Amino acid sequence: MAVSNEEIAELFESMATLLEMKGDTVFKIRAYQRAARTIGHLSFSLEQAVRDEVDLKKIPGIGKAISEKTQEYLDTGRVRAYDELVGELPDGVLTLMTIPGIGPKSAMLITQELGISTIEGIEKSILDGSLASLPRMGRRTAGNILRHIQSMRTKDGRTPIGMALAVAEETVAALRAECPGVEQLYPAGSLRRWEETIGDIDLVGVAPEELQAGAGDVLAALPSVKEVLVHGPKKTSVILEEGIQVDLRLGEAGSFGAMLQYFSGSQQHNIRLRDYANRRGYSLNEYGITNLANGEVSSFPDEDSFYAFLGLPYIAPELRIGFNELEAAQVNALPNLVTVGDLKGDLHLHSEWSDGRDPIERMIEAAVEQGYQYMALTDHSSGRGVANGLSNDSLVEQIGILRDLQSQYPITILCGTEVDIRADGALDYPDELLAELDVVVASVHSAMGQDSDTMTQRIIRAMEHPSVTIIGHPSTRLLSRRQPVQFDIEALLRAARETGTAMEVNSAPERLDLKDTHAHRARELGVPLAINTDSHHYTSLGQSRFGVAVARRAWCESRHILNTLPLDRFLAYIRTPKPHRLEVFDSRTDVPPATSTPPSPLVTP
DNA sequence: GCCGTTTTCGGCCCGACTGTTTTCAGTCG
Repeated sequence: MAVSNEEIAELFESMATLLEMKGDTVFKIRAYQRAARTIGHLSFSLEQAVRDEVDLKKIPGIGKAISEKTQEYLDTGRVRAYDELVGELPDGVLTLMTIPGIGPKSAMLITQELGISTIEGIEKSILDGSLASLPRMGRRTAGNILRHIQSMRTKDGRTPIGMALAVAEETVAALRAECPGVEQLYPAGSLRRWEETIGDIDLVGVAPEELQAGAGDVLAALPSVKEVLVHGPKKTSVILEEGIQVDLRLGEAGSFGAMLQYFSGSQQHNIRLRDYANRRGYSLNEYGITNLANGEVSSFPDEDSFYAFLGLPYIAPELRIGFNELEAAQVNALPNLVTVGDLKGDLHLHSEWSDGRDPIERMIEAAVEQGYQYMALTDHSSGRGVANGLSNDSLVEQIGILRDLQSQYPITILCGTEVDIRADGALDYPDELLAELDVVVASVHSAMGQDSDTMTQRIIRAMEHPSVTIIGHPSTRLLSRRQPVQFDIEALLRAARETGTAMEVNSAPERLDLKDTHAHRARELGVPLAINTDSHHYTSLGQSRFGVAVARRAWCESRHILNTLPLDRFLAYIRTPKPHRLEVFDSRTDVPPATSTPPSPLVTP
């Protein structure tokens, strides 16, 4: 059974928590946390890397001890040091720490003094008053813990970015309307970094000092607020009716750069940036940069000047994961990231002919409104598992209609399909019909429970088909609703490169599929990526921003994205047989290459 | 536990807020 990077990351994250409980040094704890988060962001399989005898100590933040523990876990499925830590600590401490407001100290205190190891046990101890009798605990603390337990039950885990962004935009609009003195109000945190799921919504804004507390009052009093968690002069935290936490932080205009930078994180990025600054004689906080030699504080109106003061180019929020972006920035090797404006077309659109909601004409108009040069209509095939797919005859009819419509629109209309990849890897339309089409998106919609080998071979067979342009939403996951299918991503991406098949970055915010780390690996292997919206409604074409964000998190430049090709080059690409069309993709001259290649700190397998 | 254009040993990010506190520990991000 394959061991995922996520599993190893969780192991080290738990290690860090256990060490925290034990009261070990904060630096050791931080080392495990950094290693865990780095492993979670790797674009390749750690297990595969070990099999290929890659030296894990080349990965930043992983040294001798963690490298050996990784090896031990892969060999034996256990880590002795971890088991020993678990043995030393009372049962249930890890469980108790999942409750917000309960950290390592409280968890240890509660398990040792009251013998409690479950969330139900804590609730009981709050109700009978025993929790409040502990040292440094009191009625208020107990009450807060009880509320946290209750809100944990109503809402579990993180919020998908699509929903979080909508809520953030509503909240920002409400605050702007009621606080005219507050300016530059923006989402920061994981939302600004475009992570696929959001823990809580961080908002930062600028206001004169005398208005800052008032803005917090307004947030606390919004009708959408269910509960106020924290309410101080500079910082207010609330829980909305949806169960999402919103943190508002206000500062003065002159220090906006430092504040935005600080609250955009990630925590690992900031730790590393502060370390970098310290080595050069500076200390960073949310108000500015302090010269440690003379105590002089510099403040910055924007992030550009903040990073520039440290001798660094601007680092896009999507890159701030605390991995190797700082090293790349120091040698001026950050990528020139793709933007929404670079997209020249959308290659995955549905109409009412299958399961879309709008007529073909409305979808074409929407693509024109996006400023695109081309678009592909890709309704579903007739196969089982997908509602209302087009029969062979209907598809032929649709092709005729699209060709007739062409003269009426200032955009090149490409005929396409989203054809089902059947359980055995065969496609849902006959070869002759597929050969008629300009763009074929091939997707899995059924038999999603296949084992990894079967699914991998199934998709590779589809890639080997000469008419397949793109593999659509490769993992089929739906964030917080459906797990991805099992497959060997490395094998798939290598086959994509060999066959000249593009992989989709599906922009639908509930999909984001490929995900960032897989897109990262695809880019490294030279696989063309197509950022599509998979729109089923004309209003959804603007969702390309979510897909572009995934590509940016994967360090993609415009040249790594298939549908940033201008029309003539894109047509040349699809009209060149596979896999030779890759020569068109590889030899792009429409966009300048990166100023230099981002250094890979890793020997990737 | 990790790391090095000050260092292979001695460092390691920084502040807001809360609650139980007469000066601060714990938690969070």
